[in-house]
Amino acid sequence: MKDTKEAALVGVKEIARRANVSIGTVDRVLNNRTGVAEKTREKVLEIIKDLDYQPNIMARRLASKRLLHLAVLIPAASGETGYWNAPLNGIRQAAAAIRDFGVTVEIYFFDQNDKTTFTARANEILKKEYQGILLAPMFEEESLSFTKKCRAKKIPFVFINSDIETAGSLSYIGPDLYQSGYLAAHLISYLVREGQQVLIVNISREMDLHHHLLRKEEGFRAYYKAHPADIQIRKTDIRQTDYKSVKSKLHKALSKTPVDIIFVTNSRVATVGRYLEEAGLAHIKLIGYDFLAENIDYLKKSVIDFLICQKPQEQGHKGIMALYDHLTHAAVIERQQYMPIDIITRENYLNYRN
Amino acid sequence: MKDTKEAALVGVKEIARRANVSIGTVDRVLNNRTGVAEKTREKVLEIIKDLDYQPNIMARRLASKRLLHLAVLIPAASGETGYWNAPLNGIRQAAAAIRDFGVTVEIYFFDQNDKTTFTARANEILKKEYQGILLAPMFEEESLSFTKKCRAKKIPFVFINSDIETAGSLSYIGPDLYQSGYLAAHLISYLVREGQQVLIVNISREMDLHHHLLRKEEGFRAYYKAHPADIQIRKTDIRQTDYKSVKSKLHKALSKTPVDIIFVTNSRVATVGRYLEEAGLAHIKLIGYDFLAENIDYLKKSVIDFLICQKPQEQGHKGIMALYDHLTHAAVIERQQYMPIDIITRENYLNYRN
DNA sequence: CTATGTTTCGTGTACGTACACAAAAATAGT
DNA sequence: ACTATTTTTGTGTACGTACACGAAACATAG
Repeated sequence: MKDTKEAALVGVKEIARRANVSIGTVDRVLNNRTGVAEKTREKVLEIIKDLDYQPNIMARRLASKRLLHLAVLIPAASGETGYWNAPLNGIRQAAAAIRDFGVTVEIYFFDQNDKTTFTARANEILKKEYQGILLAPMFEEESLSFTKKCRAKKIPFVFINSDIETAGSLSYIGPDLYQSGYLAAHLISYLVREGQQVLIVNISREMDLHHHLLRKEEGFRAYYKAHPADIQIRKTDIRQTDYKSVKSKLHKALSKTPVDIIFVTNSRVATVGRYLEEAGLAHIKLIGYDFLAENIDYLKKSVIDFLICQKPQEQGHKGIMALYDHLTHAAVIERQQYMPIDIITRENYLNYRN
Repeated sequence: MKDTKEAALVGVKEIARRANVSIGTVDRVLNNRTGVAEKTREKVLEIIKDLDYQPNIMARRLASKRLLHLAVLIPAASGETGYWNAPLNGIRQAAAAIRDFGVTVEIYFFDQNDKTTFTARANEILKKEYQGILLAPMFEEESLSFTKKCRAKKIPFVFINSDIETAGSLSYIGPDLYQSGYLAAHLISYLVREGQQVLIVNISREMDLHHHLLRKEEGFRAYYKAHPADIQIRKTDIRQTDYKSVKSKLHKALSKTPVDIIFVTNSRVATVGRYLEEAGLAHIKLIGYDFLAENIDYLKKSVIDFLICQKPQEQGHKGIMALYDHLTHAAVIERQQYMPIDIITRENYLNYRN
């Protein structure tokens, strides 16, 4: 019982020989260039099909000096959160993988807290002639303005991390926010006992990022609508991301009524973890987002119970590859590519890969 | 703020020019062939380092007619469980990806329930001249005998799915059994209440596969040794894998004393799920292994609560790639590559990828 | 100093495809 | 029938590397 797959290792030469034409003609047929008699074209095409000919990508790239230039527009990894390092790594990795195929990838960083930098970088990109763009459309209005210009110039673009469905992107690659909130609720349903208190915590400065979090909250609440339970759900919004602000806000929220479980809707969960630890409240169950070093610390210490993570690195990787496949093989790309929703605990984080 | 990485697009020609030698000499240095004066070699090497020269894989493969033949020895996907389809897919995928790089992959299937077929296929492989072998060493004795011959012939081999540490494999790529059992115990600790009953179920026919399951059980018990809890843990071994046998065995086990949670140590969890459903015992929590269609069915129906999965497809993929990287780039391969331990629920299975 | 061997180096061709240019064939115009 | 023009086809060179072969440089012995 063996599984052989003899790939016919023939090239244009063999095709030319069988068709009694020169390789030049075969080449014209293959790349459907003009200047081939209809009869000849048909004969060649038939032989190509007969032989199940697959052009040699190596030789093709070697001989073709056509280059593909891609641009990337993402937030710079800030000191406050290193989240964007992960997608960046994925992007770099993909870029390295297709470098030999004649693809260049240039990365532009904007400041997550400053919309004007987004627009500035976007304009720089438009000035140069890129054939494809990968971007994180954090700011809705600015992103729409930018992508509109891209569409006018017929430059395909791919969204990562967050989506704007109406923008006409080639694809969206990123988390399924609603579903991940739903999952969080399910996990919590296992942690919680009757009559206990759940606190949802949104920590975010920029208003635009906020709807990102709200979407998760929606999913979260939808779960309990579908599975009614005898628990109390409260929530608190924290608009200052520094530790002191978070601390005082949390203190206030927790002193009002006791809380048994906290659900942090983004990667800032470590900040909450720090507070719980310092306040001697580590018995409060904690669940949040993203495989960041600081979060893993608290996971190890059993302050955080679960982390939900959606392969940020792979998002970057897939984003670049989607553009590449589209632009070179004219491949059909799925409009929405949701990443897996990974559950990380202190038992499996060691084996986790972004 | 831009991130440019101008990969010097220079080749041997440029190196030759700068070093005042011919490309032939550069070639000799690059492939450290003999016949180049020490002084010249040093000069060329320095320029190579200076330019951070990266050979063009395309051109290299095109010019080199050297082929790489790999063999794969894995169980055939049986009717009883389609598990091995997943690794097979990964293997095929990897094979397709490196086909253009001059790699052929031939797959040999053996019968999981018949050791002699393993040996027979293994001997076929040894007759041909493969440069690398990927195998699932299901049967310890037979595998050791086979790999000993491989070592004698200096053929590197990689294990997937299960490991034999003493065999001298290039790498092991597969699950961390102990740790996944440990994780299962942790998950169950969230599901269980004080004083409840947990039942461990091992379903397996072949004795050799059994230690596979025992390893998970070890991890499971280790968790409760580290985190003592007021629960009862019992276990039952089922040596007949058909539904009727499982059913009667389970019936007996459950009638003795009530059970609140069942942990099935392999992918046969659907069989248990079917029984629980039919017996009207769906309230019993159920946790088991592997992303198989039949398991997902019961996950959807809330009969199964969690599935643990270790990316079987990726195991196959990485296995082939490990051999490839080792044999072509002389890359250093990690001896043990544990796969992520993924937790699958009805909220995230849709986005899961093996 | 020649003859011979050995080490070191340069040149040419090949891999399979792309593309520019030239050659040939077919068609049109007078 | 003979250009002029267009369509169709063939040939050559290039891409960056591998490798075989032979030339040049150097060393050794007689």
